Amino acid sequence: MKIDPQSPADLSAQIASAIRDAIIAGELIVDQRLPSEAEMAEHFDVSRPTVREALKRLAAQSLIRTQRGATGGAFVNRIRFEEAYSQQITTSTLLLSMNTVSFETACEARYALERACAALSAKRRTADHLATMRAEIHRQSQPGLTDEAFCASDVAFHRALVDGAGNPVMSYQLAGAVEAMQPLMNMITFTARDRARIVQMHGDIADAVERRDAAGVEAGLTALEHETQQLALNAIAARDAAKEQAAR
Amino acid sequence: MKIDPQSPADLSAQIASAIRDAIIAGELIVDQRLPSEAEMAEHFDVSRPTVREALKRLAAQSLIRTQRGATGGAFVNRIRFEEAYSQQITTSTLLLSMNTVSFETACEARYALERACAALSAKRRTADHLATMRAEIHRQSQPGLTDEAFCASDVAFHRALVDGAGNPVMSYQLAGAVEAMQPLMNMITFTARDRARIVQMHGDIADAVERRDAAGVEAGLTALEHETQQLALNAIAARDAAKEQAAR
DNA sequence: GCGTTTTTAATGTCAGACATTTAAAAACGT
DNA sequence: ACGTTTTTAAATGTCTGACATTAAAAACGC
Repeated sequence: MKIDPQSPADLSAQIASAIRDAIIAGELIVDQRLPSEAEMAEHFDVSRPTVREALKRLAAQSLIRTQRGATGGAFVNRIRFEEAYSQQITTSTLLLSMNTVSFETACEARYALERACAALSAKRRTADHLATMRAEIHRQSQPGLTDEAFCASDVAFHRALVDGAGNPVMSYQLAGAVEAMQPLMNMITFTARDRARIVQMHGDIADAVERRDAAGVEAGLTALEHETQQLALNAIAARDAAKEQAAR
Repeated sequence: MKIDPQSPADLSAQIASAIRDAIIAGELIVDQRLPSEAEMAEHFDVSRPTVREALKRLAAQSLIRTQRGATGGAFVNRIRFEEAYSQQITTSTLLLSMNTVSFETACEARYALERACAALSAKRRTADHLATMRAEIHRQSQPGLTDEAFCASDVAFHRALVDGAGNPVMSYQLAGAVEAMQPLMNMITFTARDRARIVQMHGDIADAVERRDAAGVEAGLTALEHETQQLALNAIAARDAAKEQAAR
């Protein structure tokens, strides 16, 4: 592992890259201890703070973990799905909020991917998944629920559907798509009638999942996608109207 | 923004979290300049190196970028899809290689998600996407191609298919699923007959995409999934047989 | 008014020190 | 000899202060 002191790039970034590449290439295996900061500083011919900055970069990506004490140091981290989830959600959320991705595009992607889980979820869902879906539907029909709580329950419902597929890789991929939409969904004001329609659709989907009817789940998701797109259009129209009113 | 000096967590991690939360909450908007390192050090009552470690963590996630010089500093970064791609690929690759996810599970997820793009891609693909797919098919049929090059071309083919859907969010989500599989695919040795079959299937998919036949694309992907699963089973069997041979 | 030079404010890097944590080694008492 | 306590050592975490480098703005000269 070598770095180029003449490169315009930060030394800490170069060191981080070198270590990252070694981990990805499998030269450093899980739970293996990296050399101490002092040793690395000597190896790369930089100071300890520079090495530390590099290590912090890797820690931010959950590639390593550090431990203090006599037998401490930096260790290659076995990245878990849960850690990866939260990173993916952070990134996806920012992508959606910063990149002027239209609600329409995000919504289309979300439901298309979710439909990809439909067949597997219909086949493999356990009683637990179904119970979670029913419980969230029940929560959504409670009056007096805030819009945020309604959206959160919506996310929980969809996660149960996705998890029902019994494929952790799909759950990981979908977590970003579903949860990142939440801030966008929160801009929508749900009337009582909107909620009733959504609860009805969720019920239809749960029914289809219960009788292991893949086509029914897909159809239900498609209907829900149209409903969501329509609500978003109304919300945007209402917002624009309010803006115009304010401009007078 | 406050931190707790008594907390067992690293100060730099706490500071990074505080800034990250502010960015996600929209309190800091894109291209806004953060206070200088010295100012932040004073604000949080820590030293400059500690602040720097926090900033490096955020830089590793592409949440901020730094600029040197008189008008320099740390700025909230508009995260681009390309940066997010590479991060997602890194994370996905490590997840697959470290978490004892079976080839079967990863492959199932990949093709399920890819089928989610089929209908959209059949509808929206441009001549460019189709040309890329044809070009990659042609490359794959060249004799003397290494297995790595064959896999790389395979990835390029599938990316063209996914990009054909014209939905950047889906392209982003799928990049991880497709590219992260490459190291796993590279463990397979493709015989000439295997390659011929795959090229044939790619041709079928491209044909379906050309005539905008969504069901045809889905069927082609399903066939390809079965073929891939079968090849992997053979590869694993061959490996295990070799192991047993060596054990004697 | 334009090109050049100087200033300045910021990040990037270094050196050395001390604080804190943790586990292992050593010392100790029974 | 064994179990407990104390000491020690090695590592990360943090601080201070300094200097190097960069790039834009200000000052200057023509």
